Amino acid sequence: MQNRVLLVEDDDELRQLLSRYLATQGFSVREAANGRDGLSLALGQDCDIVVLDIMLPDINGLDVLRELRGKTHLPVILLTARGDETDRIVGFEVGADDYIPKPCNPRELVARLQALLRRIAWDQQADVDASRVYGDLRVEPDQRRIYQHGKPLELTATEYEVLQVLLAHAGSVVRKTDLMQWALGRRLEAYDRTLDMHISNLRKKLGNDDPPRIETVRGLGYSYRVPTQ
Amino acid sequence: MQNRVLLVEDDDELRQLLSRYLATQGFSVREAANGRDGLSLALGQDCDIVVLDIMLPDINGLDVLRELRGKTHLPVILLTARGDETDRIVGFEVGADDYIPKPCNPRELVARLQALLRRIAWDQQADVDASRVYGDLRVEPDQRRIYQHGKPLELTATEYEVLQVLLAHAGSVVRKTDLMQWALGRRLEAYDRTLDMHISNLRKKLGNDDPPRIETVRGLGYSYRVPTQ
DNA sequence: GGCTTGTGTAAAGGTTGGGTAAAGAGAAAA
DNA sequence: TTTTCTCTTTACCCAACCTTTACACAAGCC
Repeated sequence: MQNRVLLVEDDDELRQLLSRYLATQGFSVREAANGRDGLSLALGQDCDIVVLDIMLPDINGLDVLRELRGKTHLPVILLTARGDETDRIVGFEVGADDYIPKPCNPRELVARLQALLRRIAWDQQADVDASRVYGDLRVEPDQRRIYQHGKPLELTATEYEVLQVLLAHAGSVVRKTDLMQWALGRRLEAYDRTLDMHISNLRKKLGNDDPPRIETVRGLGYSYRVPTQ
Repeated sequence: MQNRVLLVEDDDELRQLLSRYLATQGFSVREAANGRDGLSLALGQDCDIVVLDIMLPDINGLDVLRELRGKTHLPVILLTARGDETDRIVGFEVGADDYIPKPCNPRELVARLQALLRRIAWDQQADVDASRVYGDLRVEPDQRRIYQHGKPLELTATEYEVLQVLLAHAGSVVRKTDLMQWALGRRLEAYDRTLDMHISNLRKKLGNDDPPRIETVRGLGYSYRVPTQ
């Protein structure tokens, strides 16, 4: 399936150059030489992505984009003469997805077009099952839950974070300083027993097996024992 | 409550600089100073987006990305010292969403982060058009009504939006920031209790079941309970 | 054995996040 | 204009839960 690009650019030479190159890269290209045409083509619903020059003879590219964003979330890549920074920031604020300074390398344009189209395809793909399984535990990040034998564990936010970090490193030791940083988001200070408490509570909720699932490595940290398989 | 950025960068000074700036811009930041930590944090920790330096002491950033792409479509922005063109193209081919050459302007980084997150939000909202059924609830987007047992609920415009977003993500946790953005169309500011009020009113109108249909996930957001299966 | 250091955990303390009533503010309708 | 409807803000309260404290034990070292 060919992706349809709308190219809005007033410089005939550049437009044709890009158009031809895009065609060789498997895109089907529509062209507009000014803002008005560009806008109506973009709203005409038969393109997948827009490459939009900012400097246009009639309507400013940013205004075209503003108009467009009132009606659609069509992906838009802005093109502009080597830009001053604030220009860029404004472009993004108005709703651009990407921004390439001219003179642009056609290969880079294509790479960015494809990256953006790929992102959209990924996003619209039905929820890729992101769940991860460790023995009898299953982590469901979307639900922010961890299931044991199919039943949800009643974990607090912090407990979830801690267990989830341990599981992500299942089988290897996670140092206390790292666990603190990654799960609690702060540094481990002397005499801080917070982490120990969370571990203790987690062990309780996981059922106090012997040997314990969460193994203590004295002087270092903790390690989730991978269930024998 | 904010968007969570994972910053993988070995240069301590730069990392801290960016980290601090991102924090001021309303992101919650996780850091990693090498590829291995970055990878396990990206896979384990749930973060929303990754900023990944290519030059890292242990694993090359591109290899980190490759590894990541084998498992997830987590959005990734590459950072790199050289603006070498082929480098860029390779970065995109491996699956990067964006690419910023160092030294990068923090404001541009933020603009690109936000553009990418916004794109994802748009895409995921995209399939919210057809009429849908969730247990005894039926959403009719064209009428902007939601029916319970065939009878229309008397919802205000905002309540409709909120419930509709929750239903579109039924079963998963919708963070308050996202719910605010998607349903109310603005950012969640500190001490803003508007959303809580709408939730409270919705619960009343849906009938205060036990367990509640709209579940609170403390510190995060809300989740519409999927009809038991 | 003593001594030191690290860990387990119960219980108390304190902070924060969320529920919701009620008042306020805006906008639309009458 | 007044009325009405809806959204937002304020205020108070409670429950969740993170952190601290305190004490006990276990491991390693001499």
